[in-house]
Amino acid sequence: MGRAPCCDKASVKKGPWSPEEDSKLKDYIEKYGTGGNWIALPHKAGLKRCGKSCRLRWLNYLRPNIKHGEFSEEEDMVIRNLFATIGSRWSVIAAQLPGRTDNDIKNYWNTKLKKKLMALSSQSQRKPPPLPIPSSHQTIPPSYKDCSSYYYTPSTRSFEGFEPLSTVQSDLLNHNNTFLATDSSLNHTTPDSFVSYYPVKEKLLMFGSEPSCSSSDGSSHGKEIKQEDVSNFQGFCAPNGYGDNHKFMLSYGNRNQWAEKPSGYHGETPLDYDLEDVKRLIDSSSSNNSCNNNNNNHFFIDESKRQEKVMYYYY
DNA sequence: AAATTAGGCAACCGCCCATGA
DNA sequence: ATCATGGGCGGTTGCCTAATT
Repeated sequence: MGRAPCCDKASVKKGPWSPEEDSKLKDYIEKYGTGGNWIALPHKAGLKRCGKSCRLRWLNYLRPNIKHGEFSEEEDMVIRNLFATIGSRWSVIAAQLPGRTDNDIKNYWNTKLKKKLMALSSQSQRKPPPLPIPSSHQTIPPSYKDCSSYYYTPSTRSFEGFEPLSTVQSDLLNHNNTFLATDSSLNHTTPDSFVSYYPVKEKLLMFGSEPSCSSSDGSSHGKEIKQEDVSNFQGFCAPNGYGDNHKFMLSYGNRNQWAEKPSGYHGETPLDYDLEDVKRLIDSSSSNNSCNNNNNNHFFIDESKRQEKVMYYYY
Protein backbone atom coordinates (compact mmCIF):
# COMPACT_ATOMS: atom_id res chain seq x y z
CA MET A 1 0.00 0.00 0.00
CA GLY A 2 1.37 3.37 -0.96
CA ARG A 3 1.44 6.36 1.31
CA ALA A 4 -1.59 8.54 1.68
CA PRO A 5 -1.70 11.56 -0.61
CA CYS A 6 -0.93 14.88 1.02
CA CYS A 7 -4.33 16.23 0.00
CA ASP A 8 -7.59 15.16 -1.57
CA LYS A 9 -6.73 15.42 -5.23
CA ALA A 10 -10.36 15.39 -6.27
CA SER A 11 -11.28 18.51 -4.34
CA VAL A 12 -8.21 20.66 -4.91
CA LYS A 13 -7.83 23.07 -7.77
CA LYS A 14 -4.95 22.56 -10.15
CA GLY A 15 -3.41 24.57 -12.92
CA PRO A 16 -2.40 28.21 -13.10
CA TRP A 17 -2.99 30.45 -10.12
CA SER A 18 -5.47 33.28 -10.46
CA PRO A 19 -4.65 36.78 -9.14
CA GLU A 20 -7.30 36.25 -6.45
CA GLU A 21 -5.65 33.09 -5.23
CA ASP A 22 -2.28 34.79 -5.26
CA SER A 23 -3.50 37.63 -3.16
CA LYS A 24 -5.25 35.31 -0.71
CA LEU A 25 -2.08 33.33 -0.21
CA LYS A 26 0.14 36.37 -0.01
CA ASP A 27 -2.12 38.16 2.42
CA TYR A 28 -2.42 35.14 4.64
CA ILE A 29 1.30 34.43 4.82
CA GLU A 30 2.17 38.07 5.37
CA LYS A 31 -0.31 38.18 8.22
CA TYR A 32 0.18 34.81 9.88
CA GLY A 33 3.23 33.23 8.30
CA THR A 34 3.22 29.65 7.14
CA GLY A 35 2.82 28.31 10.65
CA GLY A 36 5.28 25.61 9.70
CA ASN A 37 2.48 23.60 8.19
CA TRP A 38 1.85 23.92 4.50
CA ILE A 39 -0.71 21.14 4.44
CA ALA A 40 -3.04 23.01 6.75
CA LEU A 41 -2.38 26.42 5.26
CA PRO A 42 -4.66 26.39 2.20
CA HIS A 43 -7.69 25.57 4.30
CA LYS A 44 -6.90 28.34 6.76
CA ALA A 45 -6.26 30.77 3.94
CA GLY A 46 -9.49 29.82 2.19
CA LEU A 47 -7.79 28.26 -0.78
CA LYS A 48 -8.81 25.12 -2.61
CA ARG A 49 -5.23 24.19 -3.28
CA CYS A 50 -2.83 21.49 -2.22
CA GLY A 51 -0.42 22.62 0.48
CA LYS A 52 2.52 21.72 -1.68
CA SER A 53 1.11 23.80 -4.47
CA CYS A 54 0.82 26.76 -2.08
CA ARG A 55 4.35 26.30 -0.92
CA LEU A 56 5.64 26.21 -4.48
CA ARG A 57 3.63 29.24 -5.49
CA TRP A 58 4.94 31.19 -2.54
CA LEU A 59 8.55 30.18 -2.89
CA ASN A 60 8.76 30.53 -6.64
CA TYR A 61 6.58 33.49 -7.27
CA LEU A 62 4.99 35.37 -4.40
CA ARG A 63 7.61 35.70 -1.73
CA PRO A 64 9.40 39.05 -1.52
CA ASN A 65 12.59 39.86 -3.43
CA ILE A 66 12.05 37.27 -6.11
CA LYS A 67 14.01 38.17 -9.19
CA HIS A 68 12.60 37.33 -12.60
CA GLY A 69 13.94 37.96 -16.06
CA GLU A 70 17.31 37.68 -17.71
CA PHE A 71 20.23 36.11 -15.91
CA SER A 72 23.35 38.22 -15.72
CA GLU A 73 26.77 37.02 -16.86
CA GLU A 74 27.78 36.69 -13.21
CA GLU A 75 24.78 34.54 -12.42
CA ASP A 76 25.47 32.53 -15.52
CA MET A 77 28.98 31.88 -14.34
CA VAL A 78 27.90 30.87 -10.87
CA ILE A 79 25.38 28.41 -12.27
CA ARG A 80 27.86 26.84 -14.65
CA ASN A 81 30.56 26.55 -12.05
CA LEU A 82 28.29 25.12 -9.42
CA PHE A 83 26.65 22.74 -11.85
CA ALA A 84 30.06 21.45 -12.81
CA THR A 85 30.92 21.07 -9.16
CA ILE A 86 27.78 19.63 -7.63
CA GLY A 87 25.53 18.70 -10.53
CA SER A 88 21.83 19.43 -10.62
CA ARG A 89 21.49 20.48 -7.01
CA TRP A 90 19.29 23.39 -8.01
CA SER A 91 18.39 24.39 -4.51
CA VAL A 92 22.04 24.63 -3.54
CA ILE A 93 22.79 26.64 -6.64
CA ALA A 94 19.78 28.86 -5.97
CA ALA A 95 21.10 29.53 -2.49
CA GLN A 96 24.09 31.21 -4.08
CA LEU A 97 21.95 33.50 -6.21
CA PRO A 98 19.81 35.83 -4.12
CA GLY A 99 16.34 36.26 -5.53
CA ARG A 100 16.56 33.30 -7.84
CA THR A 101 14.60 30.14 -7.26
CA ASP A 102 15.68 26.60 -7.92
CA ASN A 103 12.87 26.28 -10.44
CA ASP A 104 14.04 29.36 -12.27
CA ILE A 105 17.59 28.14 -12.45
CA LYS A 106 16.52 24.69 -13.51
CA ASN A 107 14.41 26.13 -16.32
CA TYR A 108 17.20 28.45 -17.33
CA TRP A 109 19.64 25.59 -17.45
CA ASN A 110 17.33 23.30 -19.41
CA THR A 111 16.21 25.88 -21.95
CA LYS A 112 19.22 28.09 -22.48
CA LEU A 113 22.42 27.42 -20.65
CA LYS A 114 22.65 23.78 -21.61
CA LYS A 115 22.30 24.64 -25.27
CA LYS A 116 24.86 27.36 -24.93
CA LEU A 117 27.37 24.94 -23.45
CA MET A 118 26.57 22.28 -26.01
CA ALA A 119 27.29 24.79 -28.74
CA LEU A 120 30.62 25.53 -27.12
CA SER A 121 31.27 21.83 -26.80
CA SER A 122 30.65 21.15 -30.47
CA GLN A 123 32.96 24.02 -31.35
CA SER A 124 35.67 22.43 -29.29
CA GLN A 125 35.23 19.10 -31.04
CA ARG A 126 35.90 20.72 -34.36
CA LYS A 127 39.14 22.24 -33.22
CA PRO A 128 40.94 20.86 -30.20
CA PRO A 129 42.35 23.74 -28.20
CA PRO A 130 45.96 24.09 -27.14
CA LEU A 131 46.50 23.02 -23.59
CA PRO A 132 47.49 25.79 -21.23
CA ILE A 133 49.71 24.74 -18.37
CA PRO A 134 50.13 27.18 -15.53
CA SER A 135 53.78 27.89 -15.05
CA SER A 136 53.54 27.30 -11.34
CA HIS A 137 52.21 23.82 -11.80
CA GLN A 138 54.96 21.48 -10.84
CA THR A 139 53.80 17.98 -11.61
CA ILE A 140 50.68 17.11 -13.44
CA PRO A 141 49.43 13.78 -12.22
CA PRO A 142 48.94 11.19 -14.95
CA SER A 143 45.69 9.71 -16.09
CA TYR A 144 43.54 12.77 -16.33
CA LYS A 145 40.99 12.36 -18.99
CA ASP A 146 40.25 15.07 -21.50
CA CYS A 147 36.62 15.77 -20.91
CA SER A 148 36.29 18.77 -23.13
CA SER A 149 33.76 17.17 -25.39
CA TYR A 150 31.40 15.88 -22.76
CA TYR A 151 28.24 17.51 -21.70
CA TYR A 152 25.67 16.69 -19.13
CA THR A 153 22.24 15.39 -20.04
CA PRO A 154 19.73 15.79 -17.24
CA SER A 155 17.23 13.37 -18.69
CA THR A 156 19.66 10.51 -18.37
CA ARG A 157 21.55 12.01 -15.45
CA SER A 158 24.75 11.31 -17.21
CA PHE A 159 27.41 12.94 -19.22
CA GLU A 160 27.14 12.26 -22.91
CA GLY A 161 30.15 10.43 -24.16
CA PHE A 162 31.36 9.59 -20.74
CA GLU A 163 32.48 6.18 -19.75
CA PRO A 164 33.21 4.60 -16.44
CA LEU A 165 36.48 5.64 -14.94
CA SER A 166 37.71 2.13 -14.81
CA THR A 167 37.55 1.90 -18.57
CA VAL A 168 39.31 5.10 -19.39
CA GLN A 169 41.90 4.26 -21.95
CA SER A 170 45.23 5.93 -22.02
CA ASP A 171 44.69 6.96 -25.61
CA LEU A 172 41.75 9.05 -24.51
CA LEU A 173 43.96 11.25 -22.48
CA ASN A 174 45.10 14.41 -24.05
CA HIS A 175 48.70 14.75 -24.91
CA ASN A 176 49.68 16.61 -21.79
CA ASN A 177 47.71 14.44 -19.44
CA THR A 178 45.81 17.46 -18.32
CA PHE A 179 42.20 17.76 -17.56
CA LEU A 180 39.93 20.15 -19.35
CA ALA A 181 36.57 21.64 -18.71
CA THR A 182 34.64 24.03 -20.87
CA ASP A 183 34.21 27.37 -19.26
CA SER A 184 34.22 30.63 -21.10
CA SER A 185 33.08 32.66 -18.19
CA LEU A 186 36.04 32.78 -15.90
CA ASN A 187 38.22 35.83 -15.99
CA HIS A 188 41.20 34.63 -17.87
CA THR A 189 42.23 34.27 -21.42
CA THR A 190 42.85 30.81 -22.65
CA PRO A 191 42.39 29.78 -26.25
CA ASP A 192 38.94 28.72 -27.31
CA SER A 193 37.40 29.41 -23.97
CA PHE A 194 39.05 26.55 -22.21
CA VAL A 195 40.51 26.38 -18.81
CA SER A 196 42.49 23.61 -17.26
CA TYR A 197 41.56 22.17 -13.95
CA TYR A 198 43.70 19.81 -12.04
CA PRO A 199 42.15 17.09 -9.97
CA VAL A 200 43.66 16.41 -6.63
CA LYS A 201 43.93 12.89 -5.41
CA GLU A 202 40.79 11.02 -6.40
CA LYS A 203 38.25 13.74 -6.22
CA LEU A 204 38.18 17.11 -7.79
CA LEU A 205 36.17 19.98 -6.51
CA MET A 206 37.58 23.33 -7.24
CA PHE A 207 36.59 26.53 -8.81
CA GLY A 208 37.66 30.04 -8.29
CA SER A 209 34.52 31.52 -6.91
CA GLU A 210 32.89 33.24 -4.04
CA PRO A 211 32.23 31.19 -0.99
CA SER A 212 28.86 29.67 -0.57
CA CYS A 213 26.37 31.78 1.28
CA SER A 214 23.55 29.85 2.83
CA SER A 215 20.88 27.39 2.09
CA SER A 216 17.59 28.80 0.96
CA ASP A 217 15.78 27.88 4.11
CA GLY A 218 18.43 29.57 6.19
CA SER A 219 19.12 26.39 8.04
CA SER A 220 22.41 25.54 9.54
CA HIS A 221 24.14 22.30 8.76
CA GLY A 222 27.20 22.61 10.87
CA LYS A 223 28.51 19.53 12.55
CA GLU A 224 31.48 18.82 14.69
CA ILE A 225 34.44 17.43 12.84
CA LYS A 226 35.93 14.24 14.08
CA GLN A 227 39.41 12.92 13.61
CA GLU A 228 38.14 10.18 11.30
CA ASP A 229 36.76 12.84 8.99
CA VAL A 230 40.18 14.32 8.69
CA SER A 231 41.61 11.17 7.23
CA ASN A 232 39.38 11.83 4.25
CA PHE A 233 40.09 15.48 4.20
CA GLN A 234 41.31 17.06 1.04
CA GLY A 235 41.74 20.58 -0.21
CA PHE A 236 41.35 21.88 -3.70
CA CYS A 237 41.94 25.14 -5.40
CA ALA A 238 42.27 26.57 -8.84
CA PRO A 239 45.61 26.69 -10.56
CA ASN A 240 47.30 30.05 -10.42
CA GLY A 241 45.82 32.52 -12.81
CA TYR A 242 42.41 30.96 -12.99
CA GLY A 243 39.35 32.25 -11.30
CA ASP A 244 39.54 33.57 -7.78
CA ASN A 245 42.71 32.31 -6.25
CA HIS A 246 41.81 33.38 -2.78
CA LYS A 247 39.26 30.70 -2.16
CA PHE A 248 39.94 27.12 -1.54
CA MET A 249 37.47 24.29 -1.37
CA LEU A 250 37.72 21.97 1.55
CA SER A 251 36.35 18.51 1.25
CA TYR A 252 36.11 16.18 4.15
CA GLY A 253 33.88 13.18 4.20
CA ASN A 254 30.74 14.23 2.41
CA ARG A 255 31.11 17.85 3.28
CA ASN A 256 32.61 20.63 1.25
CA GLN A 257 33.02 24.28 1.83
CA TRP A 258 34.98 27.28 0.79
CA ALA A 259 37.76 28.59 2.91
CA GLU A 260 40.61 31.03 2.61
CA LYS A 261 43.49 29.47 0.81
CA PRO A 262 46.32 28.82 3.25
CA SER A 263 48.98 31.47 3.00
CA GLY A 264 51.93 30.50 0.93
CA TYR A 265 50.06 27.78 -0.87
CA HIS A 266 50.15 28.14 -4.63
CA GLY A 267 50.07 24.66 -5.99
CA GLU A 268 47.34 22.23 -6.91
CA THR A 269 48.59 19.24 -5.08
CA PRO A 270 46.80 17.79 -2.07
CA LEU A 271 47.39 19.30 1.27
CA ASP A 272 47.82 17.24 4.35
CA TYR A 273 45.99 18.48 7.37
CA ASP A 274 45.57 17.39 10.89
CA LEU A 275 42.41 17.92 12.84
CA GLU A 276 43.39 21.32 14.19
CA ASP A 277 44.27 22.61 10.73
CA VAL A 278 40.90 21.62 9.41
CA LYS A 279 39.07 23.27 12.27
CA ARG A 280 41.09 26.42 11.90
CA LEU A 281 40.45 26.67 8.17
CA ILE A 282 36.75 26.14 8.56
CA ASP A 283 36.51 28.60 11.42
CA SER A 284 38.28 31.28 9.47
CA SER A 285 36.14 30.57 6.46
CA SER A 286 32.96 30.95 8.45
CA SER A 287 34.01 34.11 10.19
CA ASN A 288 35.27 35.75 7.01
CA ASN A 289 32.15 35.09 5.10
CA SER A 290 30.12 38.07 4.07
CA CYS A 291 26.79 36.30 4.33
CA ASN A 292 25.90 36.80 7.92
CA ASN A 293 22.27 35.86 7.95
CA ASN A 294 23.16 32.32 8.75
CA ASN A 295 24.95 30.46 11.46
CA ASN A 296 27.58 29.29 9.04
CA ASN A 297 28.16 29.07 5.36
CA HIS A 298 28.49 25.36 4.91
CA PHE A 299 26.83 23.52 2.17
CA PHE A 300 27.18 19.85 1.93
CA ILE A 301 27.22 17.57 -1.00
CA ASP A 302 25.87 14.11 -1.00
CA GLU A 303 28.82 11.96 -1.88
CA SER A 304 26.91 9.42 -3.90
CA LYS A 305 25.23 12.08 -5.99
CA ARG A 306 28.44 13.94 -6.39
CA GLN A 307 30.13 10.84 -7.68
CA GLU A 308 27.25 10.21 -10.01
CA LYS A 309 27.00 13.68 -11.37
CA VAL A 310 30.46 15.06 -11.27
CA MET A 311 32.20 12.05 -12.65
CA TYR A 312 33.82 13.98 -15.36
CA TYR A 313 35.91 15.76 -12.85
CA TYR A 314 37.32 12.51 -11.69
CA TYR A 315 40.12 10.56 -13.12
C1' DA B 1 -4.04 34.92 -42.35
C1' DA B 2 -4.01 30.33 -40.71
C1' DA B 3 -1.60 26.32 -39.31
C1' DT B 4 2.28 24.31 -37.43
C1' DT B 5 6.38 24.08 -34.72
C1' DA B 6 9.52 25.42 -31.12
C1' DG B 7 10.73 27.58 -26.91
C1' DG B 8 9.91 29.11 -22.31
C1' DC B 9 8.09 28.65 -18.02
C1' DA B 10 4.77 27.60 -14.27
C1' DA B 11 3.10 23.89 -12.02
C1' DC B 12 2.64 19.06 -10.88
C1' DC B 13 4.36 14.47 -9.53
C1' DG B 14 6.56 11.36 -6.87
C1' DC B 15 10.53 10.17 -4.30
C1' DC B 16 13.60 10.93 -0.39
C1' DC B 17 14.75 12.62 4.03
C1' DA B 18 14.14 14.61 8.58
C1' DT B 19 11.46 14.77 12.50
C1' DG B 20 8.41 13.67 16.05
C1' DA B 21 5.19 10.50 18.22
C1' DA C 1 13.45 1.21 16.84
C1' DT C 2 9.63 1.92 13.99
C1' DC C 3 6.24 4.32 11.63
C1' DA C 4 3.61 8.29 9.96
C1' DT C 5 3.81 12.71 8.31
C1' DG C 6 5.25 16.94 6.15
C1' DG C 7 8.78 19.44 3.76
C1' DG C 8 12.01 19.72 0.19
C1' DC C 9 13.78 18.58 -4.06
C1' DG C 10 14.67 17.18 -8.95
C1' DG C 11 12.46 15.62 -13.01
C1' DT C 12 8.79 16.07 -16.05
C1' DT C 13 4.61 17.75 -18.14
C1' DG C 14 1.63 20.69 -20.40
C1' DC C 15 0.06 25.20 -21.50
C1' DC C 16 0.90 29.58 -23.58
C1' DT C 17 3.22 32.51 -26.74
C1' DA C 18 6.35 33.60 -30.41
C1' DA C 19 8.38 32.31 -34.59
C1' DT C 20 8.18 30.10 -38.84
C1' DT C 21 6.09 28.05 -42.87
